[in-house]
Amino acid sequence: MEKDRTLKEITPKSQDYSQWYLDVVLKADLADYGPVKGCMVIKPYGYAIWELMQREMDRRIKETGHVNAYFPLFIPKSYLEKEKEHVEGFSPECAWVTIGGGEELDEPIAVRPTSEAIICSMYAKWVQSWRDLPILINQWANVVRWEKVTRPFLRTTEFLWQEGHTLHATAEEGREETLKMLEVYRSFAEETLAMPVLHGQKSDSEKFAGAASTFAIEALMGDGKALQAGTSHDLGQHFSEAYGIEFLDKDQTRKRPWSTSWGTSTRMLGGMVMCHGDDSGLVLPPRIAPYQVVIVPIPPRKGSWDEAVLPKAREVLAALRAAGVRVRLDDRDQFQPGYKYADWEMRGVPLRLELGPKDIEKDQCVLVRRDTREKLFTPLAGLGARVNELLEQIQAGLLERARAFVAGNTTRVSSWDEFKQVMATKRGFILAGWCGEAEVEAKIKEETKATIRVMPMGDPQPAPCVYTGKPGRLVYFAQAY
RNA sequence: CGGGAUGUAGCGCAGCCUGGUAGCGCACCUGCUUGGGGUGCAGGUGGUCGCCGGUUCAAAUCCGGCCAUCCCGACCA
Repeated sequence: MEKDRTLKEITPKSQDYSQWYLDVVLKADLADYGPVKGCMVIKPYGYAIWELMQREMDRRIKETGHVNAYFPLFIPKSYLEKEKEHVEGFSPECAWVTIGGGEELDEPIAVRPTSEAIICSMYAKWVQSWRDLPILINQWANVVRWEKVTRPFLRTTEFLWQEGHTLHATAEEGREETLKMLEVYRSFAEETLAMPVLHGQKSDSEKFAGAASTFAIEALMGDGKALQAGTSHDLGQHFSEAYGIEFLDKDQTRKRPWSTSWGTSTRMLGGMVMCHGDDSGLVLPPRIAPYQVVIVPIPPRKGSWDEAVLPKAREVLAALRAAGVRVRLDDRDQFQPGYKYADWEMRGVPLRLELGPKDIEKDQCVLVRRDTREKLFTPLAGLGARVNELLEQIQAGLLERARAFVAGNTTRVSSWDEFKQVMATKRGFILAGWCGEAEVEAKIKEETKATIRVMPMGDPQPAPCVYTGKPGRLVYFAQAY
């Protein structure tokens, strides 16, 4: 539309949601395209956010009794082939290494699309006795999946993630672990990213290749499509059978352990961007904002900016640091204040602190909230405590706002016409009955693009199938990313 | 892989119909200016016009082929 769009202007969110998303990712300095299709460069600002997410997720994973380790990037073809469903699910999207050191390899090596195969093979050597269980290992790694359609963060050829792989003596323990990690993901999404999610079990058609059952958290994006933000799989004994993992139990019989795996990736970062961002760019929840506060000093009309304002700004910087706030002083004198406002808004910094000669006279500063754009004239005395209080309010406010959006875009429908109507207009989550047949699920997808995102936890709520009218249970539908 | 569109400076685009010195905005560089919401002015750097071939005195422009990207399908935990 507009010819003279500058680099920093962002497509309105309501006008073209996917273009808006790409604008934010590229212009807010999160990422750039690499030379290989679908391979993304995560730039320093994006990586700083990822590191904060990582730190918090890692804390939660360790708090639930897990430890970190690292397994190889390369997986021999024969290892991958041991679990039939697993290889069928992943083989088409594997990158294969067939030449090494200039010579054709005897056996192709896959670049890991996920690490069940290599990790279970190692576990087979490590486990002998019930005393070796449980094994509760997590790894932070990169994986490669050769996707046909890619989008920065949401679906990339290579991505960063954590994947947990556990072994347990009993089915109950395995199931308990699966649900425990689902809860870790749910609470991380809501408490750290301020991103509300549905959680529940996947239908068979959406299950992980080789799993007994898959659980997931699903977030709702601004265009009414759902994003799977984390999965936790109860693998049953499928993998311990396939990889020959056995242990001698207390009752002196040989048994197969039960295994689980669970993962979250850089996709969560993309989800967070879509969840909170607005027409000015990113809006970061304070807990994962690399800078929670940016100080923009205002130069005096006449005289030296160094003498009048900067020393005070440095004092404020030190005070906020001492209060545990991640803060940056933007003292670049080649940019004007207005430019800096727009710049940091685009990068989603939760609070901007303006400090000029007028403020210094009154011993105050101006705080501006990124989420509400509210201006707050704040005394410099007790600033650290006030800022921390505001950051918590912003964190809570973002979650509340996002919850209201999900609530307003979740529709309980009882007729097929209504279902189609909702999918044709506002989309979002649809709560409707389903008879449990995969064929019906496929038909619904064919006609509306909606798939079952999750079956809610707890006892199934009976409801007639929205498509066939047969007896069924309530499940959540949505069009997926 | 099927349907549609687009490839011209780092980004966004005009020029093509009607062939004749490759342009504009942003970004970038220099200088001054300005500074509480993207300052203003002046000067400047940067492009084998996606690739290959054809027509022509002459091709960004016309013709043919190829390649790439995007959208809609298909495919995809």
